[in-house]
Amino acid sequence: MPLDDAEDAHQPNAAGSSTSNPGPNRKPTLKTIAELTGLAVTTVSRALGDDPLIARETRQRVQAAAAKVGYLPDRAAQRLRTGRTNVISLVLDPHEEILGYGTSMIRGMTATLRGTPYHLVITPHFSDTPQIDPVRHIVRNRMADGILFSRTEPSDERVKFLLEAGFPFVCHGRTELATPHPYVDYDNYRFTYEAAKKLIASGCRRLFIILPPERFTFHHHMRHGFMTAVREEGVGFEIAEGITLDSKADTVRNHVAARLADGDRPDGFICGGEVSAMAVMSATHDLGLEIGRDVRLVAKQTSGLFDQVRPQIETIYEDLSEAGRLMAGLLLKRMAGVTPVGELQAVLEV
Amino acid sequence: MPLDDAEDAHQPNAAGSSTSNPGPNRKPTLKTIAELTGLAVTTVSRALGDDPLIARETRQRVQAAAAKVGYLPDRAAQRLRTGRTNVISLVLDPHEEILGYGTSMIRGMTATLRGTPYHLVITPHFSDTPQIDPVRHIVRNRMADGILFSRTEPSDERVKFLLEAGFPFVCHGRTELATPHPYVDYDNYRFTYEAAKKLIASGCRRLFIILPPERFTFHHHMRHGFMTAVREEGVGFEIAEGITLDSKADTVRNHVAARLADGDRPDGFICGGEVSAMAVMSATHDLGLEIGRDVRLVAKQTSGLFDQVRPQIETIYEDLSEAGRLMAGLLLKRMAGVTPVGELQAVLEV
DNA sequence: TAGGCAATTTATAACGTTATAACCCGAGCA
DNA sequence: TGCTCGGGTTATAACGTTATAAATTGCCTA
Repeated sequence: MPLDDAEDAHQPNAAGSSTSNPGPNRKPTLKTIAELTGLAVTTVSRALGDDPLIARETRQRVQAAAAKVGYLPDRAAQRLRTGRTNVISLVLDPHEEILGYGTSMIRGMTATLRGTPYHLVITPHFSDTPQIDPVRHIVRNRMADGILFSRTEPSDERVKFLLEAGFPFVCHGRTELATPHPYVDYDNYRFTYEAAKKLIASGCRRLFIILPPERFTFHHHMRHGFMTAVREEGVGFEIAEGITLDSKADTVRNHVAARLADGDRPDGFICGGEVSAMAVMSATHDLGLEIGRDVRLVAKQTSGLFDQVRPQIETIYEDLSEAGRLMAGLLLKRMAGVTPVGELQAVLEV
Repeated sequence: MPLDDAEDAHQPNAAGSSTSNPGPNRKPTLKTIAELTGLAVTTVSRALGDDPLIARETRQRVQAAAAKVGYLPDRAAQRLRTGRTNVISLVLDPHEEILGYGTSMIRGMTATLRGTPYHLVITPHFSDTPQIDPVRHIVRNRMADGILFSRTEPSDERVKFLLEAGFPFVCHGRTELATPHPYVDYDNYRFTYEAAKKLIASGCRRLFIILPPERFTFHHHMRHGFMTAVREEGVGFEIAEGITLDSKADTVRNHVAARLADGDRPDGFICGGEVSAMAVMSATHDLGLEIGRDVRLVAKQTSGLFDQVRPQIETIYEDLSEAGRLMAGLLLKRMAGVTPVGELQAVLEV
């Protein structure tokens, strides 16, 4: 596709011939180029598509003319005619917007989509409606050619629906469905496993982990990695109940503070999110305890935040921007017709 | 506009009459409803638009039929015919994506746009191309009906261009242009003024401020508020040179550390961003100094971050989500035809 | 020289919508 | 009776693109 980003072409002030066009210069269409080159609209269309049926010389002539008048195809017309929308919908959950989670991903996605004809459209999912509603809406009304979303669940309704509809999508996180599907995930099992090992290696004997809400698949991955490590090492452990990575920071702080004030308090914390990690730190601080001496903490890092937080804690990095790039990349592949699911899955290593 | 969000209408399995339609049920169009009601396509179109020229009884009948088959207008066709895109473009600078700046705004915008026919499309602006390119592209090719952007400059090219083109937009931040234009801004003058006063009131005698890059209007607002306060109080001050709110956190930390190690070190810091505030805190900590005793810090808060950061610092809140809501709201007004610029401007109080 | 074939180009129709102008029909009036 | 009037409805065309089928041309073969 030779023409998708317009160079800053000058609009020639009197491009058309002596036709009495009212406006000084209208938006150039195929017709404009057809008149300019003396060809038929159809020919111009094909020439711009580099159709080998059109003589090479003609193609070049047409493409030159198009560039000269700064022609860009009308997306609405293309969409109406072909049924393709050139839109990719990112269905965003409000929770994902905290502290740049969604943002890093968006940056990655837009980077990949650059230079393609695709636009990224944010489709918010409001918490007072079922999770699947926006997805249904997009598919039913052909609002997009592909869908991206995250916070995947083991038996995700969206995945089931999209698979059945044969609609291209890539989600962040896996399911436990029998049918394989495209996804990008992070090795959250490994994350908690390594985090626990680190804490134990530095002397912790009672680990405390804050997990994502149970309905998400990565809750189970994280739990599993954690449990494997603590069982291997035979140390005490505790899984936070009543709070999750989605809980409000104040709630987490209060909960953690209560545990820290207790007799058999944990001495090692694992947080899969920056917000809750900050809450653990503030709770610790407020009780006069010290991170690194009284308790240790390993957090998942998804931004540069913890480089500046003091005292410094141990972190394990998840590159969400890379995840976004990958998700968009796989979706492009899928939309281009690649169907072997094996080529459409990726797990980012810890 | 009665129909924009489809309720989850069942697709009646054999809605059409005995016409031999190949697929079991196709996407319903005006034609579908026309056949169903025995009216002409034109009539259906008008009836759905609640055109008073159509008999009230007919309108109701048509709307009922539309709801029954789950009709939603084809956006591409509407767009092609009317020239309206039903799209609002948010032109995002990569810098704005740090720590949720853009994200909070997006949340506000999508909240306002909910229930309207408008979609929010993220148009990234890549730093290797002129700032105005995506804006030109959107206007020239009618990619959207309105534009939102931020990081406004005193003599902003985008504003000038959009004003001249008569294209609806709302920006975050003001210009110093003679022609008034729609904007939403935060009272950054007041922010730095109050921040400085607070620091001085708590005993600071040498203030240090980190400003946004000089090319942005709010650099000047912040500088002015700061200068006014320090002059009124006659205290020492220092304006960071070589670093800005956009500098990388490590750079800021090193710079601040160097100043703190100096003999006449500042004892009060003002940061208009969360990243730089964190950097000031880490620099302070690393030198064995203590926030609240040796130095004080007032930061702008745009998320819940500082509620968890210890030691606690003073912050002044800017509600970016509210800014996003307002920007979208004003843009809707503007696109609906409101032109008195006075009604399209807002400054959020500190 | 007619027929056929390949290489190009073109005409036509269609996607789903809406603006414009035309149509129909009964009521009211001269 | 013929006329206008106006409420209600409809036919037609157009937005810009592309898929399909058709047409044109030159050239080669029978």
